[in-house]
Amino acid sequence: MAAFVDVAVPLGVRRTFAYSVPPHLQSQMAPGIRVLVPFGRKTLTGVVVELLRESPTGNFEIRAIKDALDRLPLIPAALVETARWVADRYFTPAGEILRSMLPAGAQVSGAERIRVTPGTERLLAGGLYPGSVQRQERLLLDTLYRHGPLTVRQLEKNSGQRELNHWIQSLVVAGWVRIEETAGKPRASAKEQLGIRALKASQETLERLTAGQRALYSLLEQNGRNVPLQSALRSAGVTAGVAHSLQKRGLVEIKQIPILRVPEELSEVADSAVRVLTKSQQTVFDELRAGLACAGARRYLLHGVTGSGKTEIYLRLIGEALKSDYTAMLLVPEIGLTPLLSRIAVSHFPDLVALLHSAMSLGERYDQWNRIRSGFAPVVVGTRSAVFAPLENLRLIIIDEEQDPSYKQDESPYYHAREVAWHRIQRSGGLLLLGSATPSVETFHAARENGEIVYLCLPERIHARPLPAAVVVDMGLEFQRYGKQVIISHLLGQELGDTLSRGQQAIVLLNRRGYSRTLLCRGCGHAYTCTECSVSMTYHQAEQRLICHYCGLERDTPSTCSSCGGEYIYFVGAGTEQLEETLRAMFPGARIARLDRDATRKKGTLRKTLTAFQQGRLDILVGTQMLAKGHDFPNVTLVGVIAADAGLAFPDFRSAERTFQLLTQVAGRAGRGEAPGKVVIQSFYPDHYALKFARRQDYSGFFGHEIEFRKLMSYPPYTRLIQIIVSHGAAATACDVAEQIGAGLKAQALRRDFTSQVRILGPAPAPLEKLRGKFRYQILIKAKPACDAVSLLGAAYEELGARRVALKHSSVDVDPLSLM
DNA sequence: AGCACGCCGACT
DNA sequence: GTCGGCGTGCTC
Repeated sequence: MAAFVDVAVPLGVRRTFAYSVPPHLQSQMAPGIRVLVPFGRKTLTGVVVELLRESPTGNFEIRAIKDALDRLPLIPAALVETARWVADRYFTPAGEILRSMLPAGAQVSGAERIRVTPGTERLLAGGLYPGSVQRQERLLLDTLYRHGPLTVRQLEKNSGQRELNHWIQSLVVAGWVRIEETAGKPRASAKEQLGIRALKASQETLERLTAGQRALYSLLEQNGRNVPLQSALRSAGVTAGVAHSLQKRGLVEIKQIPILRVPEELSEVADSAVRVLTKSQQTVFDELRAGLACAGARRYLLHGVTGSGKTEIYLRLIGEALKSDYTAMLLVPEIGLTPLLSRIAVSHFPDLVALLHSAMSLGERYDQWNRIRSGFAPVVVGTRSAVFAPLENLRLIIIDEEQDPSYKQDESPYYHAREVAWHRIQRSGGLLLLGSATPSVETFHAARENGEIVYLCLPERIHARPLPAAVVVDMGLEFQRYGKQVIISHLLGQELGDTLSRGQQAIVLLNRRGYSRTLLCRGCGHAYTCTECSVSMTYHQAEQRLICHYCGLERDTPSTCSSCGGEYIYFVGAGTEQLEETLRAMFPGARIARLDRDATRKKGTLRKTLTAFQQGRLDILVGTQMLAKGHDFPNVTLVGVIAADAGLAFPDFRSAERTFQLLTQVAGRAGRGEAPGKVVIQSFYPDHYALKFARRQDYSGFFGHEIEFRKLMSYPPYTRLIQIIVSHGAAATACDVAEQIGAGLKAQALRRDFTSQVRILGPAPAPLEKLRGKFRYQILIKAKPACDAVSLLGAAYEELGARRVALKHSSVDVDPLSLM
């Protein structure tokens, strides 16, 4: 029994709100129940996060919840707790986290509709108006009379008026109109349709059936289960009449069945054959199985190169969890397509897997979510936000490619799925398994140097296939030797030719979209930067225009320099479009396709291209990092990397790590089949350690070097970062607000005697000084890992808010992945 | 996030 | 004179 509750509303407010509970709803209140609450002049769906015994005190008048939408908590209590933890840890609104825990579209927004009272309606029908109404009010009454009950918004649209609340209010007070509550309709809901199922029948009844009836019946009998009537009729090639006559004879049953909108991937069958584990796989698996059976929570890192057989271990471990009636979760990176691993998992545990991908439709996600919540799907496979899936009895979370940046949400609500997963496992007990060929520096550090994570390793590729041999081509020398700016080095050209003549395939990676990075005037050196962002605009051949990759702004390509009028404007820095063009010119007979965000904009193109390449209908695949991920092309024996140092130019402490990971990943695409692979890496800085170690696929060498850099520069994992960006259309305002926040933080750190724990850097212009027309200033908090810098931030923000500092222009990213 | 309140420019 | 631009504050 709770007379008061704390409710999180789905807004960008880092605060919960207290409400009173009418007596008839009190017994029902529990964390995780959705409630309809009055909020300002609107009605919102909130989630109860806490039961309160007494009325909270404060400078506000408490209001009562309007209704409870659930009898039992829609969000399990443990997840509500997780939401609060995430909100706290990431300085982010709890309501937004709770919203991402619900299937999109399950949110009900209570709608208020305005209707004229019956008495008024009679007057209006007689062409009369109630006395003393003003012109504005007449207009509203007319509109309502003509259209029937309308929401405020509809009324605005239909009457062509704005700011109606005042007038509505006065009409209500005078009693001419009434406001009625409607619960509103959730945007997604369960779908039902007619299903048909075969019943038992004797042999002689069957013999007397017509051909059509027999076709339908045997189809249904083979299936055995309820199938959608329409699809059964279609595949049997009969009409509904046939089904009805079968029903009359008692041979089939037709009834309403809930239809699951099944994501296409769930019905695909991938190769899910159980393989015998190698010796090292077995050792690893045994240890993990033992860990799963232990009480308490454990974290493991499974470090294994591509093709070392991590998948087998994942599947068996999920099987183990299921055997003991536990539920399990497998997280995969967010890439354009459902990764192979999801499809394998789905095929391996038919009917037990729910899929939660970002690309699924609203309805599909709603149905998958309900399968999880109701306990029908004990295995969840999905991307980042699937970490919030309402599994109960959870004992196992596997995160594949744990270093992948898509596990961190980089807009509000900020969170890292890896951290959320660990929090969930710590609460429920069980095992968090992080898998990777190139673990993130943080994870590897926690495993090798801290002992917080148990380190497991799968050293060799299955069938002991050798790793591809890699060479780095110094493009500086190449330039000296051949004189002109070349995209494809002599060596890579030769290797490509050889590969093609052997009938094998090649991948050429260039992590830069478009035709050329920018245009430059030869006369005056004028570069074409975006007017809204502080970056250069990329030239795209297809559109023949300059496009900003950050804000999307386009402009015509100048024929003469807009600064000096010079006629010699040239392309700087080749992109994938130009690379493709060059390759086509070099190898006229070769079948070449390009894979990047521009080429795959049309739905289905990505899959089509990948399939064509897989089936050997293409010789060379050109593209961005998109093609580095998760695909198995057995006939690829050559991987070329153009401008391997492109990523190193970013002013970001993780750029070496990113480059190393990308190179290692894409190099792993070569030689996955019988024939050995080769990798050619082109760079102007062949001596950079990220390239040197990637060439040898030497992870620990890279880590040893990188961790020293992080230590020296006080970057993660030695320091926790909090990045505050203040952005505003006026540079002075942005700077001013940033100064105030910086000062507030420093004052707070002094007051709390935190000065030995945290360093507050800035404000300074952010690396991306201007973005989408807004100037950006950055404040960076560097804190010792054990220090609670978020609470410092909270206290500072509270004080700054009280002093009317415009905090809404700032955004806070706790543990940012990049400092751009 | 909406949505109201409040303070400065271009119009009947 | 007013209509209306968006800058700022509030929602239990």
